[in-house]
Amino acid sequence: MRPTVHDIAAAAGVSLATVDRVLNKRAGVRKVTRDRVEQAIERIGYVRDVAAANLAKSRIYPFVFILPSGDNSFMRGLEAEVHAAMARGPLERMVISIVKVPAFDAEALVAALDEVRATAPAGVAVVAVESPEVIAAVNRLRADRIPVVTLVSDLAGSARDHFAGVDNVAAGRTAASLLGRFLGGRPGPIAVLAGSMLVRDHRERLDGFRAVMDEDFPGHTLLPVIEGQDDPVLTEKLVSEALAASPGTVGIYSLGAGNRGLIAALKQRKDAPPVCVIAHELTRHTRAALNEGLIDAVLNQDAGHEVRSAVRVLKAKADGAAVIGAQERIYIDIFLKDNLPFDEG
Amino acid sequence: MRPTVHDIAAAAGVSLATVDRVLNKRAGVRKVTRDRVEQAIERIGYVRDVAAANLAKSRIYPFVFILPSGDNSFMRGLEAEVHAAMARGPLERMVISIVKVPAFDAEALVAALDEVRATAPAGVAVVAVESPEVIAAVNRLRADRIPVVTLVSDLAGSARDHFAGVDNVAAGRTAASLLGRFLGGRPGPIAVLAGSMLVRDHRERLDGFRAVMDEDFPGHTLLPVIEGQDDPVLTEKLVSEALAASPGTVGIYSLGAGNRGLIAALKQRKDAPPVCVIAHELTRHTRAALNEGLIDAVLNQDAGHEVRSAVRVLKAKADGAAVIGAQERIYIDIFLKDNLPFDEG
DNA sequence: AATTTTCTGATTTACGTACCTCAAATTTTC
DNA sequence: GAAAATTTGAGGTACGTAAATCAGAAAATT
Repeated sequence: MRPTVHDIAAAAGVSLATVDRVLNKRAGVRKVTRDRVEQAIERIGYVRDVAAANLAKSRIYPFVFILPSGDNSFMRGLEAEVHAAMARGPLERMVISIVKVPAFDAEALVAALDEVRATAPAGVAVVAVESPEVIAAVNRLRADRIPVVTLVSDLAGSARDHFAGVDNVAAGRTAASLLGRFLGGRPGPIAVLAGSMLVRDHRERLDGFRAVMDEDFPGHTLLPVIEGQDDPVLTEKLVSEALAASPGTVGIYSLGAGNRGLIAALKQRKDAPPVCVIAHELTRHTRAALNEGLIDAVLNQDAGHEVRSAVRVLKAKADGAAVIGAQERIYIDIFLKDNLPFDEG
Repeated sequence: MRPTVHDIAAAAGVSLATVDRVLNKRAGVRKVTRDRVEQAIERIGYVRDVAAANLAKSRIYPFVFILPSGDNSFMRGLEAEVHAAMARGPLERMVISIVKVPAFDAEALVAALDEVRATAPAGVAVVAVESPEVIAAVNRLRADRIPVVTLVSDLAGSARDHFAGVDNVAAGRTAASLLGRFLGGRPGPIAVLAGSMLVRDHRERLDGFRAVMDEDFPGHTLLPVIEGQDDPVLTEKLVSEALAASPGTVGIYSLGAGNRGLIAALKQRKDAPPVCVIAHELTRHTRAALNEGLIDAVLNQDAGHEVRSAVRVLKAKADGAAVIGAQERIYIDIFLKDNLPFDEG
């Protein structure tokens, strides 16, 4: 049988009350006694029964997810995953709530963070927008000992506890590598389509992409980055114009959302010479385009994994427990039409 | 506050004992009363507090992992992950043990399964070898209501509860798609290297690979499959011979283990024309080969994910709880030298 | 040495569920 | 309608930990 607090008391020759004081870092224990108890804990290999502890505390964990609003497919999927986590929450004594803020709006995000802070949650997950004010707001949360996890887009220079998202530089590098090899030496310029350079994930993808293109495939020139603001209509227009302006374009890297616009633009030029396309995020639209051959590969971050990881990490941090590093690393999924997972609605 | 058993009792107008009888499916409750209680449960939205229930039961979960012995890197990594899970086990009242059986040996596996069955564990995870006897042995476990999860290699036709592994047909298809596109029309035969056709995962990968090659890249002929038995020495010899016999070979698909032998063979022919190589399983050796450019892409199944998934599913099945489908789907990771994760020893 | 302060022990209650016993009420059977 | 069988109620103990109280012991201060 696993050792219990009683066993610690017996092993250390102290009372249960003292063990409790040590375990829960309560005051009123001399250093020598505390050491004796800690040695006993070590010696008999005690590990606190978290379930029993939480039961006794009748503790609940209020977690808040701060997500961008807007109608981008990926973010909608992310929100659905948070809702799924909400539904499972009670099983683990967690209560998850969602706060929405306009996309790419640092000021609104800061306001939301401060508002959330006032409710003293057990943890916060946030899709970050990069700005010094946001960093400061996150640091205020941390100063209140509230665990913070950045989700999808990281916040460098902040005191966030963890980033639940993919390595976006690697994603960009991978996109370049795939695109370069799929082109197999066919010369011509390459277009890059982004949402906004205000979010770190997009910038990092571009950096990674540029690095590998320059290094391994110097024959291709990169056209100026198209910023579509993750807006399908704007994107379609800009892409069509760009392709018309550079008719020899052989490849496109779409590193943000707004793929609906890209796909629409591609469909309009059916008879033109083929263009190799690498896009991000597997949605209904990119999946269809992949199957039709309009898109050659999709790099995806699994929103479900990210949300579940964020929840696990928040819980662990709130409990002061350890996180399993390897479990919380989110890999970039590469989908070709040959390894698409079955759709589940 | 969450409703408790007391609330059910009050809502249904029965005693706590009756609620308990209904909840734990004990005999001695009239149908009408049972219905009343179940309706009350539904109405007030009661969910059993699993932590408290397990505490009360002081239940522990003895799980057994049956793994192949031998010195194949992937299986060693898998075993290490099981050990990691063992170490974390006590936190969730799980006791995990490992049973090793010779690789590719159906008879030994059946013996092991029956021996394990005699110990009445709360769940069994097994790397399956396909044979009717193994299926029967697994079904005996299931007949004893012991949850069974197949790990890495599935067992079609058996009553196993779940398969914790990747879609190997998709893996083979993906390999073909990548290889075909990386070759970019360069003609020539393609060699396939397998471990043994006795395990389902290898056969499925080959099937998927063949299908896409035939369909999308009919220009390439497939050389006869080399069966290296996951043995580095044998593999090196066979691969060298095959390459010497077909000097025009442009691609190699290594769908099993034994990559050390393959890499050794590739190194020996440094000056020969380049061969595009797709291999399976990211190990120290394949990682190095990827970085050196000897291998072009590695398809990987994350052993850590598989083990953790198997554990979660076994626990859920033992508890009679639901599993989160999307969480338990194991994706194939595609690694190029550009998206290699940091090594952690 | 007396007093104050700090530390420690003993004991109790609570968390939500499981499981047991025994008696009482109800239903079924003849 | 009585006896038998079944169903229900009431109450308790247990699981391992948290948190509290209060008394007593030890240490520090005067």
